[in-house]
Amino acid sequence: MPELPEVEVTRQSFADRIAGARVLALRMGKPLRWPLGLQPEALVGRFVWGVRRRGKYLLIDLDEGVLLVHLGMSGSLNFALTQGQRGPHDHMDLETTQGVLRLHDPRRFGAVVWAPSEQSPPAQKLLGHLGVEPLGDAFELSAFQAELKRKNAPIKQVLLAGQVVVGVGNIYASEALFLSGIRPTVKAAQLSKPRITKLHTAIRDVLARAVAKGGSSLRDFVSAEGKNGYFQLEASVYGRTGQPCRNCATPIKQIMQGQRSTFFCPVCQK
DNA sequence: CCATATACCTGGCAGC
DNA sequence: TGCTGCCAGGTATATG
Repeated sequence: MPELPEVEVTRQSFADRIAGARVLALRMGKPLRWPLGLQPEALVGRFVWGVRRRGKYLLIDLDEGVLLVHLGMSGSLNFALTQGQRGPHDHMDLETTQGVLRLHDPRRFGAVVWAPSEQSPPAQKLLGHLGVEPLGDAFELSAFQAELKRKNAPIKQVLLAGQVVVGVGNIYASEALFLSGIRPTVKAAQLSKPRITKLHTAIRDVLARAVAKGGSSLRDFVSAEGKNGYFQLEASVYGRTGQPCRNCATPIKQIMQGQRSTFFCPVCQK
């Protein structure tokens, strides 16, 4: 489900409401991708300072350590004053003085990991290799160009890997490449400076627009306050196999790259 | 170091 | 209706 826009929309939907709360209990369900890293009871009494985002990870800052939350493919968070009955796919309840943060994740590719700090080894193992934030000032054109020059893989796969720039997942990689007129199969190192300039702009634009639309609700994504996203309605290529390109009416093509589907317009993208 | 394949897990859907 | 196979928003890890 979640790429940068969905994770950011989720963050915005509960960060202010949980900030300043004290942890009353932490209950974990079935095993997630990685173990929590300490006994859940050890977090009782901790204060929640706030919630940040790094790539597709949420960082819940405590007065002692940080909780890294990843939504995997099918995860979503809900934050409410009271929680009803726990369902079979609810695998974390963080009960606080200001509400209950619940992780719903049918496939359990998500994770909740406690680390002593963002710089500690358990956190760095997950965050240390991540590329630059696309919506921040650090996403510089010249550095982006230099990084791409070193990659021989297809540009779509370079974007997905998250080592150059973070947050661009399978939906927004296809969308950004359509917006910049680049064929997803082109090797990153072969892209000219003008094309990289277009791509750089497209990545920022598509992610920012998606955040503004509340993300993409393809199957079941909702923010932590239960709101749907609407960006999928204006997708140019993702999930539109065989449908007419919104620009030239040519049927959209779907191919596989690295075991993931890629969508593109064979006329608009060269 | 780089590029690619694999594994993790469940649900929904197309096709028979 | 029920079965089977395939597909799905991610990413650490293994392999070449």
